[in-house]
Amino acid sequence: MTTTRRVRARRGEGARLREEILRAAEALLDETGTEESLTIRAVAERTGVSTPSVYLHFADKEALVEAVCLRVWDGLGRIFAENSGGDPFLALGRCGRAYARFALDHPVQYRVLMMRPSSSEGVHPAAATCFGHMVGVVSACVETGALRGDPETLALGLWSAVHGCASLFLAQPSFPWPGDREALIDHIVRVAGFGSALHGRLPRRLPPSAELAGELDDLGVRLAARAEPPA
Amino acid sequence: MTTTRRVRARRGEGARLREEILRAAEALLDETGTEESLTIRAVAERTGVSTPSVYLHFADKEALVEAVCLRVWDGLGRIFAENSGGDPFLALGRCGRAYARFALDHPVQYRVLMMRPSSSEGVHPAAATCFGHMVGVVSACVETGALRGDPETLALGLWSAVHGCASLFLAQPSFPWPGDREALIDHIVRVAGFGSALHGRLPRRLPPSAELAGELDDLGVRLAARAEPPA
DNA sequence: TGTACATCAGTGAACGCGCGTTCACTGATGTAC
DNA sequence: TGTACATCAGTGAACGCGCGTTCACTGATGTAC
Repeated sequence: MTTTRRVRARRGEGARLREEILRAAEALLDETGTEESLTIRAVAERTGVSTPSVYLHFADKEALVEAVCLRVWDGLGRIFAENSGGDPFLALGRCGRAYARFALDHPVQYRVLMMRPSSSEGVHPAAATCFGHMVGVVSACVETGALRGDPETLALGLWSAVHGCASLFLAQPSFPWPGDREALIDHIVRVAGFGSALHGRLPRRLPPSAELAGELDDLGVRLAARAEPPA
Repeated sequence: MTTTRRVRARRGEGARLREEILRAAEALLDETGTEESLTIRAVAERTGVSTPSVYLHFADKEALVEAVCLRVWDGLGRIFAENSGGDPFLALGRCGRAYARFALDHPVQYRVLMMRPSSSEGVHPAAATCFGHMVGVVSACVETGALRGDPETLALGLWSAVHGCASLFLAQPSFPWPGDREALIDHIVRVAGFGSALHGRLPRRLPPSAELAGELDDLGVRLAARAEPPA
């Protein structure tokens, strides 16, 4: 614990403490691995400041938690910004993998963000922005013809898959997961991507599953023959 | 609040109280809609019994919560048992939809089960049984050729999709969800199912997305021509 | 058939804890004159 | 250049709360003799 004694901020620089408090909150979550450790008292101590000082910058505990969440939404938004570009369908896959990795790299933050009981007062603008990014990436796929259908619905499906994967990992750490996490993430992203691509093209009524299976087999063979050579 | 005064159990029937406590716990969750209301005190009051009486049947709070979870796992297991049978690929879809519906019908229980910080001590046997059911349904699909690949991996992918969908609904109730929940669930189940079917047949390296899109279009047309007439 | 007693189901009151939050305060820093 | 003063950043101590848990107890019920 390297709680170097804080020097009091100079006049007009009081807002600096706000930043320090937020960083302390994130550090606490990372180190303890549980959101229960996110208490006003612990955050204050970790910042090297008295408990009431937290109230100089956050109206109450909820406001502090919200501020922490905001950072995580921003982080997720960055994921999409960084992985867009190039072939949209490939970009979609990159975004999905990066999203899952982000969640697993920041398990407690992601948990606070996505698995907390509803704050009940509308969607956070940062969350809306983040979902907007998802819809954007999906829309690009629809435009090139890789996907078919309503971008919002498609985006929700993809989000479900990738969020489901991440949150299962986080919620059931003692489950006997296959050794290669990345491979499982990759599997799920591919399934969701291919499923979305296929779904928009299928009629509602399907042929018997045996015939469906046969057609899919043929498709696989044709695609393998045409596959791009390794880069 | 119809707290009819309890009659004391007769000698040897003390275990009856255990059942009553568990039912009270579930009722509490259902009514308040938040897991924070699951306190020893509240459960005791709801049962019409003094607080220490709870300790006659549960070693501590964790044991009570575990017992509640056990019930939910059992409920999920029943979902799979009830929806198996018939064409495996169709059964898979039914199971997926029923799973999501179960989660949305028992939001707090599902949250306690799946979104609580790790209890850290291995997988609950009931959870393992439940996952075994999933793998069973998937295996049947692999045997008929509807799906290809490792049943456990495929099951994890499907579980991710359907759990992701349910937990997004629960975690983000204020998100502007599309009006028709059932339709979204259906979309996600179909995407996950078709994606799984397709994924096992595709080569790792793919043709450019434009060619892929073209092939998928052709497939859709062929399948539409062969589609089963409405039942 | 009566009675002493062990057992069992359940209670009332209290313990200590950590939490969010508030209050009256301190002391350094900049500013007006 | 000196000084009184307003402002700002931050503090120490305490409040009340609900929680999980424990303790010594009560009183009905069945059983041994």
